[in-house]
Amino acid sequence: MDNVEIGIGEVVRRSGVPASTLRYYEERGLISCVRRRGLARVFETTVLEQLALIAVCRSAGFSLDEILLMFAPDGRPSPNRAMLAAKADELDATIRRLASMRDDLRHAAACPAPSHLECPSFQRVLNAPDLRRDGDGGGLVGR
Amino acid sequence: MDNVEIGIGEVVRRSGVPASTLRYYEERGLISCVRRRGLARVFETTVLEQLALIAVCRSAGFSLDEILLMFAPDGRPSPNRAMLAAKADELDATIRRLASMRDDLRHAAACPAPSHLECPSFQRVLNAPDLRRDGDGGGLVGR
DNA sequence: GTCCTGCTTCAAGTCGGCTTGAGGTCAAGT
DNA sequence: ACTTGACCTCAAGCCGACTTGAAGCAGGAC
Repeated sequence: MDNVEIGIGEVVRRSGVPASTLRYYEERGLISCVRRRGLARVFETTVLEQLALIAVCRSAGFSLDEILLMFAPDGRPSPNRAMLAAKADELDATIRRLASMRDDLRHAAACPAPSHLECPSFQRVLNAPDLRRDGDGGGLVGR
Repeated sequence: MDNVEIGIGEVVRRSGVPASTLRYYEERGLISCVRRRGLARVFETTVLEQLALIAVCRSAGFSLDEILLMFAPDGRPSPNRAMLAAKADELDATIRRLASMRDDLRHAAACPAPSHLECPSFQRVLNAPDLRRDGDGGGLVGR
């Protein structure tokens, strides 16, 4: 296998993830190095895929803790298929909310009403109970 | 008009937004009270719609600053139709990313591969350049 | 032998969006 | 007169995800 060992500098170069972040991820248990050469971390190239996975999940709004739960330590077997499915459902709900938001924004951009608040379509949105109540339940996404 | 004046307690009761948040929003220029009765803020009921608008936008991932820019102070006329359209496009891109993420999650939940990292479909995601590069450009959403 | 480079640790700082707490004001009720 | 309750201000704290900075080690080039 071409599963070479690489130093942190190489990981940074090939993943674009800063060393400080790599150390932080390691501390959080998201990645780990095979061993140390002196003090210096030595990684396997598989860490690059793990990092890509983390990046994808982050960009979909999952927290580091959630990622940790979804994909067992170092992206492995995972007893979490149910959880993945649940997360997919969550995403689905989010997507629907965002889609309606997008439509409303487009409408607002085109609508000639003097104030967005007076536009009938916005009134509709604002009165939609599923957005007014939760405060967070929607479980959105974060940077 | 039934545009009654109400106290902060009433706003809290009817919007569900805590007083501390209302004061914070006022400080940030997102809402404002018509006047003071002594020290106490007096709001118009329209603030309730403004708050609903803010809630919707927040739940779609916009920051308070963005909301401020999109809907001029107190949700008014706004010279920002172009910006609203731009935001809609942003949302559209986000939605597409989330949708593909959702599909991948569903696949991962069903896929029998021992490690998600070994699953061919995940390999595909991880190698998709548009997710690996940006680090943030996607401009996702936040709680 | 000492300088540079690349790595290390650990503590503290940053940012957004609030919340919390101490201490103060003010009108109404008893 | 005094307490209660609703409101106020201002400063500080919190969380997640990092970044930054100071201070140190390890190995090679000169």
